[in-house]
Amino acid sequence: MTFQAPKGTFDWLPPRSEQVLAVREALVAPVRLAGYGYVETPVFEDTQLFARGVGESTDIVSKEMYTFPDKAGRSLTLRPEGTASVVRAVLQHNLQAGQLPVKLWYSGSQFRYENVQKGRYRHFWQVGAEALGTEDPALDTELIVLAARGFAALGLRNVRLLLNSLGDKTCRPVYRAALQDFLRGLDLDDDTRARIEINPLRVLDDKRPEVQAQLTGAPLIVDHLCEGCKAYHEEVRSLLTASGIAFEDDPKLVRGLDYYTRTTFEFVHGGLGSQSAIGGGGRYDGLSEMLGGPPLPSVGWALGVDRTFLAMEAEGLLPETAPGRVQVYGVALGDDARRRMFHLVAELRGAGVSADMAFGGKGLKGAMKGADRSGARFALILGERDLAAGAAQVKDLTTAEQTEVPLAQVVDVLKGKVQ
RNA sequence: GUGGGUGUAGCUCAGUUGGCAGAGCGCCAGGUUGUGGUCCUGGAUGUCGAGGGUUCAAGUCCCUUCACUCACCCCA
Repeated sequence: MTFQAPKGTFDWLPPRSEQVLAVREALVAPVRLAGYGYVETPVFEDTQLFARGVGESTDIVSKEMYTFPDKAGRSLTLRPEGTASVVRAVLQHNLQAGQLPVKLWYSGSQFRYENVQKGRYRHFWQVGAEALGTEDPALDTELIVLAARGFAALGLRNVRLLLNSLGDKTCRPVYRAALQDFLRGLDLDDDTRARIEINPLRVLDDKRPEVQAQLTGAPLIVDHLCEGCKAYHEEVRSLLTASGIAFEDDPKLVRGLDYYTRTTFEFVHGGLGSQSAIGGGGRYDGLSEMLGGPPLPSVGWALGVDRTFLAMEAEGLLPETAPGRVQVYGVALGDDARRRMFHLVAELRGAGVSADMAFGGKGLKGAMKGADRSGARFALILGERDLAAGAAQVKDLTTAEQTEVPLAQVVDVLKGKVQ
């Protein structure tokens, strides 16, 4: 072994790779049903997009970005999240000039230079959905319902939904000041004291018991919401309830990105080691302006594909046995038969029947082993004797029953059998 | 950045007070010169993570180092 995947990255191999593909598709399906359109943005962007969009004070920007200069000296960064890119694309192409909201979904790799542990890798995958340009609690709720539907479709039962409101530009600063006053009076380490000045809400998220113990009397945002935010939040809550989506109010739910306002939520699961979130999102009414655009109140989420996969593994939802790779497997004996088989297999594929064959000049026994391991229901056997007779043997590998079929009918017969 | 754990066959792992490098699964071949999955027989696969030291002798003891992994911090 001379090379291995870089630290914090890993390969998806069959059959898990097929399963994770299915996970991704299941998470995305509800969004597509709701009229969200697919957007694909570059894997790297101008570093400043993330610095301004995600926020200079966040850990993501201050120490977790994969930043590099290109040959012309531009500073580029591998995307650490998807929302900033989507907003950039919307603004660049003036999509907000059309009908609102602009509904988009995406799926792809994200990168953060973090210390590695279970459920946290330097290369990870998210699917995301964003609804831009409209302020409507029904839109926040729609997105939450769609995410919940995706998790439910995968069979996940132990997903919890945490919900909070972070207020807006009217009430958030007032609360922030009140919280800072409270936190400054606590006995905290230097790093945490520094965080009070930069991003005080994050302190609420501290997991250490000695910190949490001191936070019991902390002022909570729910008690400081302005009338507008309070009404908005209540509407989201009642729509969620009416939709039959269970959630827990979590007044200390804060997320790692600066741009969130009002509705914030997180889907958590216990099967990820010390990580917990399998998805999350919220409203980001000020992000467009932070990026130099017009006011564009928006809401969105991102769901962790690899984390969802871990959650499914923890719940025992991944099948033990791999599904068959193909339906028919060709076994040929002799050079002439091999050439004929090569074309028969191509014809089968052309007819919509998945097919593979033994390559590499294996003997009959080895080729039949290949047929067995492929998971194929039928082996298509062609030897010199069969070729001379203008026929092939079709063997049902589940019953060992074998019948002779004229070569001209092989494709039709197999097509009929696999349906 | 900090701490714990683990590195032996493709995979999962044994390996005793230092004394011939092992098992199961997988892989290959044969039993069956045209038939898989079960069964039987045989076979191949190793820088014991790397480097150094102690010793007649090191997978085993000592030092250094690297990787992986889990956790802290932090985060989806």
